[in-house]
Amino acid sequence: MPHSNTHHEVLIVVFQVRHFPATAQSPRSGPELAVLLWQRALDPEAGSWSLPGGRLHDDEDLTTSARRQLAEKVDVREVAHLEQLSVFSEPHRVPGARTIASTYLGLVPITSDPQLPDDTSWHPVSHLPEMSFDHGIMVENARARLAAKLSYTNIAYGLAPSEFAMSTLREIYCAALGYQVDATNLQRVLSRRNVLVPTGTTAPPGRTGGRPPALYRFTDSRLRVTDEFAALRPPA
Amino acid sequence: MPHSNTHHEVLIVVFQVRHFPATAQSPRSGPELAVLLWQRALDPEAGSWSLPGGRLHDDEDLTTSARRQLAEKVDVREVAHLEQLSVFSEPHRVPGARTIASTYLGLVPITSDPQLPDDTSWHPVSHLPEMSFDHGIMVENARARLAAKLSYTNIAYGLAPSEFAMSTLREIYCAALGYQVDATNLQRVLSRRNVLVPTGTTAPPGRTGGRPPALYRFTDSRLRVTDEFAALRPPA
DNA sequence: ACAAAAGTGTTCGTGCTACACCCATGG
DNA sequence: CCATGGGTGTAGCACGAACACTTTTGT
Repeated sequence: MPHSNTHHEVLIVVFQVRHFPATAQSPRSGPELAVLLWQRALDPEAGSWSLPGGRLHDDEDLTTSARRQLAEKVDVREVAHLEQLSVFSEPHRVPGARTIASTYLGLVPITSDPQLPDDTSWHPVSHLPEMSFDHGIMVENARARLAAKLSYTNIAYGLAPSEFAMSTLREIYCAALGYQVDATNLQRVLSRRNVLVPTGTTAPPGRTGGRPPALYRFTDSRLRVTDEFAALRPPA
Repeated sequence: MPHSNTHHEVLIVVFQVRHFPATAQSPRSGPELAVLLWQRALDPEAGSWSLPGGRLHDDEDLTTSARRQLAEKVDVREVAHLEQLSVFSEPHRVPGARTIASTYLGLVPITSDPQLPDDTSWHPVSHLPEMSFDHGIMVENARARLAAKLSYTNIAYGLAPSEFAMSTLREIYCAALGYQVDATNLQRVLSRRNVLVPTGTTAPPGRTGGRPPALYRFTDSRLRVTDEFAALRPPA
């Protein structure tokens, strides 16, 4: 009897780079990578924080389901990138009926600030609250995937505004990678790979003066691998 | 009514580098990457070739299920590496009850030659037969993943014998990548990354003479990322 | 001695980092 | 005219590709 009553859910790790008020632990060093979570009102694990998501419907595939579930939390148009991550299938990963979870990575540009339901909020990934079930591992997996892809794809388009100064993009990379990135080299690497193009326009300088920054735009707004071969390239 | 009668299956793309007899299309240029397939005797799509796999049981996770399903086709001990690929969830991807497929990548070392059931055989990925349902896409996805990981991980341990000469490893890389790889540079790249270590022993030379090759071994027999950052490395 | 296979050394190019220096704006 | 932030130029390095040359075996 291979099958009785197994459910399938989609869980989405939605990331955005956001500014958080300075605290004792995070002494004000720019914006941070944040994940969208909602707090469980009911048992099991009432009070703990969960990833957005829910049951897969009969007439939808996983990606469609992920978009539908997100629509209940944030305006779907704000999600600039969505991709499949791994599946969690341990038979007793959650109490009750067996539920297989397919996880997704979702990215929201730094410029949008969607309305959220009362039980939902953004949390810096560096200080996650108590997480439900295996959701903490899922966030960590997603963060690792994002960091890896930042170095060999154009995935940052999902976190960046449509037009931006290099200093803004630098902040996004620093927040997502967790270490300092040099804006000069960032510009050169991404330009060489044709990930970035200058718009030809500039933004007004800040209050305190300074040269007005040139604005850039991502060449594509779909995922593209920009450095396929770390080694063992095919012969020319 | 989100749920009625959805099934979940595991499908495994098992690769091995194998020698095939020379044909008109493949004029004898060394071993090729091959995939394990079985031929459907019954409708739907009788006669077409399918990936090994089947229903997920209630008390097993996906990886356990994949190993169990493979045990019916090949001796499980022969599978040196197994990792999750993506999920195929289109509601009508197969006729009948809805079935979600989780795909896996499996690797078998070049030295093993497992007994196969009558309906099952190895096929060069360069000349796939008519494939069932969406299984052709799954093979192509798996091939792309393997090729990518060969360049930044030690995944080749799954295709190589426990000890081997560099010329053998070169053949494996050539077959899996589909282009010529230089044995000299392969040795240097993998040594620098501490993927390979010399055993200190040599193998006897071939019939026609030649210097006896030094033997090597993979440092780890579990997947390890060996070149994490294509660019944007963290500062020293 | 010669062919065949393996291993070593050297050169070259390229892509990334780091850092110094130059430019444009507000006060 | 100076502080501030942005952009450019350049030197150095690390890695990998290509290829010539040397070593070790069998016939």
